[in-house]
Amino acid sequence: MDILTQANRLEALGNPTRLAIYRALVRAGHAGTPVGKLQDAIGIPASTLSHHLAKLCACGLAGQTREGTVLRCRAHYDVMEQLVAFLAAECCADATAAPCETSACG
Amino acid sequence: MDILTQANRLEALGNPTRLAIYRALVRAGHAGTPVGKLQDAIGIPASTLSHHLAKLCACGLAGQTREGTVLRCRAHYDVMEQLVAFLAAECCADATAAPCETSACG
DNA sequence: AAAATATTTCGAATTTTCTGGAATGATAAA
DNA sequence: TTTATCATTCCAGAAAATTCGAAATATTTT
Repeated sequence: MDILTQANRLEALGNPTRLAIYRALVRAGHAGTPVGKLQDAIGIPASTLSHHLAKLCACGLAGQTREGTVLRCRAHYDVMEQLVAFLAAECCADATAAPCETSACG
Repeated sequence: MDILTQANRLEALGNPTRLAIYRALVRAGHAGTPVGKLQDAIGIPASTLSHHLAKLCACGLAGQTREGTVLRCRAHYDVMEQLVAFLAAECCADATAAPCETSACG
């Protein structure tokens, strides 16, 4: 439940291109999708896509497994669910965690 | 439900300092908190804080109302709930919206 | 081992973000 | 109207993100 970890994930999804990539992974379901097909779908240069995928993987939101010459990418749903749970628990109206202790709550 | 709008909000929360600011706003509840108290709580220069608050307000996640010389800041819970709903609906395992239409789903 | 395919890493330019001191603007009190 | 307080805007430097062609790496096929 590290805040910096969650911030890193939010930042990863905050880039419109990466959000599009991540959504394509989600639509691909548990089977995932090869990098090449992602490239066709999103329409950006391979090197750019690779950088974005690296960021999504580094923050835990996605993973890759090699299948021959192809790299299959998958969304890590459990990590996204963690993130959503974090937002719901600590950033919404009825936030229960991290109760007010500072002078900022006056 | 504009994707760019949601990406903008995710980006806003993706900065650790801004996430801390936003969480302080949430902890302050519906009453909100003045900029000055936020500054005491977070411990950053006024101009830096002001920039971050401006970004949170610009993307809709927060708002400000003047009370005399004081500016009171509040989290916009409905906007955050929209964002969480977006993530749950389009970025999680059982995503129903935006069904697979592209070649990226093979 | 050479060729073909898939993808990453390198290198470098461009753009954007982040930061904070100084100046300015807004409001209230004396 | 002067003074004081609160907060933003201006300005500019430093750091980081974004982009993508070219070169390199990984794997399979012939």
